[in-house]
Amino acid sequence: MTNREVAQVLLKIADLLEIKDDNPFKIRAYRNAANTIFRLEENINDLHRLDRIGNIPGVGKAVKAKIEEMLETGKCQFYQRLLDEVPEGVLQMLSIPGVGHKTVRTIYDNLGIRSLKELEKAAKEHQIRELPGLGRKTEHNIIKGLEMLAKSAGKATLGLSMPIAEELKDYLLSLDTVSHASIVGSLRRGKPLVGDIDILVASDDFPAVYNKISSYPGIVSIDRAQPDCISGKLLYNIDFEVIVVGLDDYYPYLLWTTGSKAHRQEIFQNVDIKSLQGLLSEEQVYNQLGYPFIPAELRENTGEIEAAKDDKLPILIECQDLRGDLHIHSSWSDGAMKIEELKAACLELGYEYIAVTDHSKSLPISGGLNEERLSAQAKVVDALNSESEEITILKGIEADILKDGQIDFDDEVLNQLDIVVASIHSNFKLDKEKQTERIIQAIKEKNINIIGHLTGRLLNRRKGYEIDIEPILEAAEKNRVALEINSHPDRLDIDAEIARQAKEYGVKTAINSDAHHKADLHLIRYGVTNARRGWLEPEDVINTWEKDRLLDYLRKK
DNA sequence: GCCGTTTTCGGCCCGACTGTTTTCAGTCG
Repeated sequence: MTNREVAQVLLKIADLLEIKDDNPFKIRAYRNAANTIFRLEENINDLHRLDRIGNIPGVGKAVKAKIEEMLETGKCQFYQRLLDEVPEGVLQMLSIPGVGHKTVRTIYDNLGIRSLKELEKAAKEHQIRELPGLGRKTEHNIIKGLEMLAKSAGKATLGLSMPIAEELKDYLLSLDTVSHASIVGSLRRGKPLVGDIDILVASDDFPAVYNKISSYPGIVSIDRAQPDCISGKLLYNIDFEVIVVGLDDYYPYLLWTTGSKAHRQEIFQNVDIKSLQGLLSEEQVYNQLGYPFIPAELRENTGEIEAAKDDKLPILIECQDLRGDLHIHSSWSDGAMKIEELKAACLELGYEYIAVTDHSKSLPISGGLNEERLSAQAKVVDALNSESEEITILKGIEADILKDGQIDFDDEVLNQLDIVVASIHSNFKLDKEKQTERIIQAIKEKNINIIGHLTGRLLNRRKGYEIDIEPILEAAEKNRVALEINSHPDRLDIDAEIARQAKEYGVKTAINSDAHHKADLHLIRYGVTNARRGWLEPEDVINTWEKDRLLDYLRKK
């Protein structure tokens, strides 16, 4: 089992214990262990071989025994026993927004419902509103939540599917008879949610490719095998398709399979793909078709073909353009690492500056900073900055935007900081007008530099709050406030569409990791992908700028 | 269930909002 799989089982154990109303601290212990393992740099199987599972922070005797059992047998009896008591379908009910373990318990105990399908039926038959403590609103909320889940059913985030796809691609490339391999489809275009993993390989030896895939440890099943295509399921129930072509066909098919369908139809109009055989790069294929190379992230037929014809394609931002990360949490709030550890990790990434932006006092659960702790933290940052000049740590905060658009710190406090990210963490359900007004109010605040995760969406879990984007962009432009592209794969907020709109309005963006652990810093690659899908160039993104220019921008108002 | 110790038990992340109630339980960040 992989680190991720072990972590997943521990998380499910925590959920099951919660539904059983077990000791909350025990539940948290399982979640803590899961999070640590999820972010572990070492392979957990290697640790097991060295008998070092017990050294993992948060893993004591009980969890250690369960992990070892999983690694040795692939199973966990404790988990299986819990599943006998609370079926998987009941566990899935927890993913409905607003439905927690108590509600799940009430539904399961009173109606004996064991699956989402049965739940939908019961809700539509108005059985939910009759249950103790539940009512019409909860019933409505369940129906809406189930609709949302159905929509994203079977779709995996970029952050989950990309590493799995990269591993499979590299595995295939290790075969002598495979000369080229590439991730294709919506994953290569960088869509935040993908239905499957598609990989194109060049090989004349289909049986060898088939054998190689069937012995891949990450394969759950192979459902179909034709002379040019093998498909089935990978870990986490993700569908995969490996498309096999001869070397001569590789580059035309790279274009064809990367899509999107609309882009492909436009590009390949009246062209027989066989006439493109033998070309040696994707660029050559595009050129042959009369276009310059079009980056994969743009291939959605949303203007890129016209832009290509007019030679007006953007020079898209790349990871190496980033000079820093402007939204990072440390152990001063809910981050896992000390500022000096984060500094060291960011130095390794080659950053010139970073901003420590811990939560503020309105978020007490995260250990949010009050005025005193903020000023104590500033002293620590000053000391670290005076130690070396290789990297500059900016003093910042992720302040809360209160219900009325006010910020939860006074101007004199915010004035002391180099950078202020302002985010919403409460009152998600304000109506569109009030929510929009609230954000605009925050944008107008003197010391605000960046609005964090503007829409609050959580992919596969929660829609963003209701906002009217145009007046927000107008206000941001007028007040020199940047919008964050939050790189966490569950967020990717703002999305590519808004990013592109922001650019049209002259609004700058900041691509941030929102890291809570040094292992999260690399998630910024997904933010860059998202920015590329939004047609952004380095100039549009303030953390590609040189330090002095950035500081000047942040000082402003 | 984990951790740490003035070592084997006591502490561990809290407060606001929502929907159900009619004073509070449940959910969320």
